[in-house]
Amino acid sequence: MTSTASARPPGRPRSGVDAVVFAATLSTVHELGYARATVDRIAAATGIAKTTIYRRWPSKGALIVACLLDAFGPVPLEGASRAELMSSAIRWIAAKIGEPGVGDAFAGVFSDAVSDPELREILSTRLQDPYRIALQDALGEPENRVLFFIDVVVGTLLHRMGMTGEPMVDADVTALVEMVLPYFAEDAGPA
Amino acid sequence: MTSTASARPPGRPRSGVDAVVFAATLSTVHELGYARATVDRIAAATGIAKTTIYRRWPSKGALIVACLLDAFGPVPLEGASRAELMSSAIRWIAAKIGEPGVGDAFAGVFSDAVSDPELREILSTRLQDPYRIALQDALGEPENRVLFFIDVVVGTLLHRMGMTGEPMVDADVTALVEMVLPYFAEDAGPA
DNA sequence: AGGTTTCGATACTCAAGGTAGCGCAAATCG
DNA sequence: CGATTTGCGCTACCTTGAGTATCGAAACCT
Repeated sequence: MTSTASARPPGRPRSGVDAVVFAATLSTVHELGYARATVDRIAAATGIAKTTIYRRWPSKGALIVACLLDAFGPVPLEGASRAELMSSAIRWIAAKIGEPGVGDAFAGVFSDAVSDPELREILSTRLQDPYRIALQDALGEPENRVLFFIDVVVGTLLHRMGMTGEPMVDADVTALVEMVLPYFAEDAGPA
Repeated sequence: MTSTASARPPGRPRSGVDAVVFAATLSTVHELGYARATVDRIAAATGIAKTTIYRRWPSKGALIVACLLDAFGPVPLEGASRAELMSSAIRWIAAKIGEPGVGDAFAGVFSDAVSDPELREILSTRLQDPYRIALQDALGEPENRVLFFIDVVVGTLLHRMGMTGEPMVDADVTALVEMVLPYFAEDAGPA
């Protein structure tokens, strides 16, 4: 049966190009930094035309967000205890942000979003919300507490990245875990 | 006596213009956001020529940093106890970042710095270092601990600002204080 | 083959950071 | 007063980078 969305629309099919673009985006950002990683350069690095990139993603910010989504994937919310769960989540995002290009791209798109409400919407909805919801479910915490948790963890990691140009070292990630966990422990919440 | 730096060099003296420019910068950033607060617009808002602004500050980023320095002023490191001291510092910076334009400008210049090593140097040296040193002296903590403290506090506040466009509300600032203080308490430091 | 859609390439618009040069204004020195 | 020195406003300009328009060629379906 021809469903409402026919199995294959007529015309030339889109070439599967996402993976190549994402890889080129991250490596270009890693080599040149966020601002110098222009869409022209990314396109040149893939051999794909710039216009094709703009056919898939409406703006550079949206491209970066898609790239980050692809790089992050789902949160691995594992851990027997609540503490292990939070600890592994913090270490996971810290490791991701430490991957080449990821931290730069994240900090860059984040800063662009400050003065771009549309991009902020994309960032909030596409990137933050899935993780926020997953955390709410896993931890049984209300939205505002999880948002605060994300502000602390991601904000800290990005601030270090932005100030030093280098991701946070392991000892400091451990410090972050040791600071955050007691505050979010079941028996030690806010007054 | 003619000291090495003569009391008044020859030629037309510079007109005192900093205060006007700083005020116009903050209000423009507040109204239009960081990216739309172009140097042209700031100049227009003051009635001062853009070239004059570039004679004082070498780049937009440097202008913003100078503006933030002026807006922040010295840290009021008061408080009888160590806890009061840290708490007041956190609430002070949170309030400053909440002032109109300040948070936007801070987050904006911060993000620009990610891909601009020169600006990062200015930001780190001119803005962060004075407060870092003052905190080291007041708290008697080593540099890396104070840097971590700054990452957590400023990073969290800026992340909230960047994600929502609004400064952190008082309840969350309180949460931040309650989370940070125990970790930095004298009798509960890291292993 | 014919229709439909996508790709690549070129060329373009627009905004913004930053610079150069000119004429004038305001101060000091003699 | 006049000469010099320095700063200001102005206009015009350069460069980069995001995003768009157009057009011919390519790939898929019937």
